[in-house]
Amino acid sequence: MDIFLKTIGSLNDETRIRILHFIDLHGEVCVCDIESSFEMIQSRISRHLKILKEGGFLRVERKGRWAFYSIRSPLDAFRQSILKEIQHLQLEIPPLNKGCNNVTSK
Amino acid sequence: MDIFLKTIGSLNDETRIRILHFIDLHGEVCVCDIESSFEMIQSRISRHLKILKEGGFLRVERKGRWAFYSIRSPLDAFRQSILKEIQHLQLEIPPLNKGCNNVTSK
DNA sequence: ACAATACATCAAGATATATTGATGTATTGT
DNA sequence: ACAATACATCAATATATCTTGATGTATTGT
Repeated sequence: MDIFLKTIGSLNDETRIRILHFIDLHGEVCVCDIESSFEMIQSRISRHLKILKEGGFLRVERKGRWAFYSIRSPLDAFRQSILKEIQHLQLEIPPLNKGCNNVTSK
Repeated sequence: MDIFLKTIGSLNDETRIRILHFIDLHGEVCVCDIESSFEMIQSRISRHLKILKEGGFLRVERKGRWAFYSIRSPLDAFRQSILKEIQHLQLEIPPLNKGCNNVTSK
């Protein structure tokens, strides 16, 4: 029950839905890219990413000073069905706006 | 997005998950049966039922002075997958404790 | 008509969550 | 070593949600 509620709770915020969908669309992104793409302050993004991670949707990989977030893989069927549902919402997602000095595509 | 968030928000509460599962298991039940089965005051049950209804999970049918709640049918695939996930949680659900004078099985 | 029943809704207080600005930590470039 | 960058976390405030008790409405039995 606790895990289920944490999963649901992680989705109970419009900003998180948009961030989750953004990552779902763009693949692996770092915090500052999300920050500049959404034009939100870093602490806000960071907090939402943590909640989405604890909800079982995201994984993080630290590379130097960057933290790259991506959809957790493999993803169970339930969370997959949620991502699919979010895809169907046809949300307007900002384009990837690189906000830091990393070179994602080496 | 609003409908999605309302659906998610309706699940973001342990009491509602248990009520939803209770109805999923027992079929059509009236408010006072839920009230006495869960040993919660009526206004609390009533409020949660309203939220689950607005979340798209329940339908109500009034019969005389009773309001019978049941899983909305047909239920879309997304909400079905949520119900299935809740079934897998193996929650302990109270037995149906009839708390009013209706005769559900006529 | 009156009382009882079943349910919905409101107002108030308690609790939880979101946002912001400030601060802390680790890493990198010079 | 120092400054800058990227990110996480904390404290304070604002906002939303849950619970309770009181009240309102509709229906039924007498």
